[in-house]
Amino acid sequence: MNIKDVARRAGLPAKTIRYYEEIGLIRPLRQANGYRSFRDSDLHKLSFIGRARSLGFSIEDCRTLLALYEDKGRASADVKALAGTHLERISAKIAELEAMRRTLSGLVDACAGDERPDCPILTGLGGPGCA
Amino acid sequence: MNIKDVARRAGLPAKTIRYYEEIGLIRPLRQANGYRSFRDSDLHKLSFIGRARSLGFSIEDCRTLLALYEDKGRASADVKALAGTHLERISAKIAELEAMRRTLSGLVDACAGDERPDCPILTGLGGPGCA
DNA sequence: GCTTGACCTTCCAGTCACAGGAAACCCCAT
DNA sequence: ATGGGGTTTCCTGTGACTGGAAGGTCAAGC
Repeated sequence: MNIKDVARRAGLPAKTIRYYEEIGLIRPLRQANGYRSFRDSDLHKLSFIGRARSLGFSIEDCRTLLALYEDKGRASADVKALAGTHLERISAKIAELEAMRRTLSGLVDACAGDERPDCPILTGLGGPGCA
Repeated sequence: MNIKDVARRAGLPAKTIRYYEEIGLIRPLRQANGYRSFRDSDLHKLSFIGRARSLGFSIEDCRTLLALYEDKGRASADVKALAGTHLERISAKIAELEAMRRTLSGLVDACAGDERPDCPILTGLGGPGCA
């Protein structure tokens, strides 16, 4: 399988797959002409990485998850701990964004949005005690 | 005012303030010895930028907001439009993170988290239709 | 056999908003 | 004179790619 095929099947850009090889997440074989040759196992790993990435796991998390995935003697507690930590990061980020949204939403609602210069948004940013 | 003073008062690292000068957000004066000399107006701008950044506005948004802030003939509609667009970006990001959290939370809940290798999290990432 | 076009390769630069650190200069107090 | 803090510039690194240039490879069509 050449890179474009595996890219299509894994749902990842070819550039990204080359990058994943560069950082050692996958190790595809090479054909005589220098082209990368992807096995089913490579495709499988790439799909795994793609799903983990879409859940927001970092590349280093993906590396660990892949290692656990391939370690048949792993303890599910290790996986759960990693995922749990990530879940907390996600929740913290959501809380942060929601705080932003509340503040900003209040400012936007207070702004007339017409041709006049008076603007509570700018006043809020300029004055103290905004965020 | 030297950089450390303005940094403390604006609540920003000195490094960040130098960076803001480098990209042209602020233009502090210089003393004879080459030290930056910050006026009250510089401090004011830096505080403004700090608040805007804490609401998630990009540096380029901040540049635009600063320009609007200083343009006494602005239309508040312009400010509101910019803030509204950003508000939508925030909401979209929150929705994305909440989708992640739902999926991941389901997987984590299904995982026993003991010393055995069976793990729905890895199965979910390995199989299809996860995220 | 030759061209065309789609594929593939490597390498380099850019993204965003800084942070870390090195080397050197400046100023004040002891 | 020395020490310690402040300041300056410059360079590199971050995460996870993305875009593009320059060039090699392959199969089809004429």
